[in-house]
Amino acid sequence: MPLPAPIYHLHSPCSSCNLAELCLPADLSANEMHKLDELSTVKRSFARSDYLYRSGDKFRSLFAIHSGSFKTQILHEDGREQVTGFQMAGEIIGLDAISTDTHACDAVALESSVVCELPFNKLEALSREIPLLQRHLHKLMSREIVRDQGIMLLLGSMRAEERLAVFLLNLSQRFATRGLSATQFQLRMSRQEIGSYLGLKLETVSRAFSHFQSERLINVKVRTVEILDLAGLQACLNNTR
Amino acid sequence: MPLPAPIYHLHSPCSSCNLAELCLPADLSANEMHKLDELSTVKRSFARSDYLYRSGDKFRSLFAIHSGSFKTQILHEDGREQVTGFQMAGEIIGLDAISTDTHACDAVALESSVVCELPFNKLEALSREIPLLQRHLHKLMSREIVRDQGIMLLLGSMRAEERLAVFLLNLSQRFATRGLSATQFQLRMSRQEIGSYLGLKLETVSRAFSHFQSERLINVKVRTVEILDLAGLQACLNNTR
DNA sequence: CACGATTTTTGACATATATCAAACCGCATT
DNA sequence: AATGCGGTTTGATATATGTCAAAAATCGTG
Repeated sequence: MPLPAPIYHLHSPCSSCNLAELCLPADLSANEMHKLDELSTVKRSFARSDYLYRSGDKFRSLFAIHSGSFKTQILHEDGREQVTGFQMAGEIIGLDAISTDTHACDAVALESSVVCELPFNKLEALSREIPLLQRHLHKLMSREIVRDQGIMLLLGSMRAEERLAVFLLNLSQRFATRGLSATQFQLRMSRQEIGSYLGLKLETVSRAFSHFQSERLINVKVRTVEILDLAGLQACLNNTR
Repeated sequence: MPLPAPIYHLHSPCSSCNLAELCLPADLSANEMHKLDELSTVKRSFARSDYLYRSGDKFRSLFAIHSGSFKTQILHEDGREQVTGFQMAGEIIGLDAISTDTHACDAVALESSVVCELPFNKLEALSREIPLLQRHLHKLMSREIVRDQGIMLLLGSMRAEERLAVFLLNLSQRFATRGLSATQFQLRMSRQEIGSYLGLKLETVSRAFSHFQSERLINVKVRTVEILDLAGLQACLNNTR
């Protein structure tokens, strides 16, 4: 099994990062921002299908995704696998590992990606000094809890097409937040990975895509998606079972 | 709709609480413990089906369950509902509200219950002073993330009986942690609530209970459960679909 | 203790999604 | 340009769980 082949880059401070508004609290003073620069140490590059960390790895750092994207997945001993999330630039990954000082899932690059390593003990020390940072960290973790509970709702009570609609709308919204098109994008994950995330088999995902296309809600050609009718997709969700 | 009818009790310090080992970090110094007593203010009592908080309520405090139990649930606008968890004594509830300063779900008492209110701004201030408390709070939130991701695995890839087995084993383990029987207990929630939590209809839950009983894995009479074969229940999980 | 209301169990049947299989397509490599 | 391979689409069929309904058990209340 090939090891991830990280490429180490020079130190690059948060204060000059164009993603700071996604990663960091607003309203930091210049002084606080300066302190924060102690934190960001190195960037690491990953190729598609490299592991950022594996379940069982010792926890030392959170990671901020600087570019590219990842999936996180749990592997159950009996071979079952569940993709628990897809993460993109500006998102923080690794929060699940704090609870036991051990990573609880795998994080795998979906494409060439760069991450910033955030040593967690430094982050805790800084957040004792900078209340805004403390609050930000708490919000980050809480947001992850809310997100996961939203997926529980999806998995527990939505039908296949509703799940896919939620998935596409969520992607759309996140691309828009990053200044990208909300209606045209490339999927970085396979049908199988989408299916695992949504609790469906890949064939069901594929059929749902085809059906949305036949309804003129989207154009989809393998991994290229164009949303033709955002409101129409949203309307899928209101048709209770 | 009847409002919750809280009964206010006298201040009672964490330092003298018999649940402290569940709620609080180990290894606090006497001095730190003393500081912590600033935190716990009042206890409130709730009757069955009272709301501890509702989705949309302003967030001010986390709550430590002192006795009794609660369910948390999300209500989707279209009427769909998802139970996101069942909480019992010693567990902390309300972490999802930090992200937006607004409660993201309802918390409803499943029986007569008492909770300790933990004002969050005080908790943050204290955790800046007491690193062990800071770390504890982080672990608490991270544990919630891991728990939720476990439920995603359950909802995304397990069959009905596997889900119920996981549910029963989890309850069993939590009762045992509290010094109660791991094999005999009362369910505090209805079949409908279990079903919502597990992504199943109540009839399916009922059938799974009946099947486990016919297999001599459990005895179940409505809400009274006796686990006859813990290992057998665990074995349910290894039968991959 | 009896009553009605609610919850649970059980059965018969319906259906959404899984499973199995084959064809198709796009991409990378030669 | 041809080849091979993994990913995707589509079809036919199977099955787990949902739906609807009725009976049974339980609970709360007068």
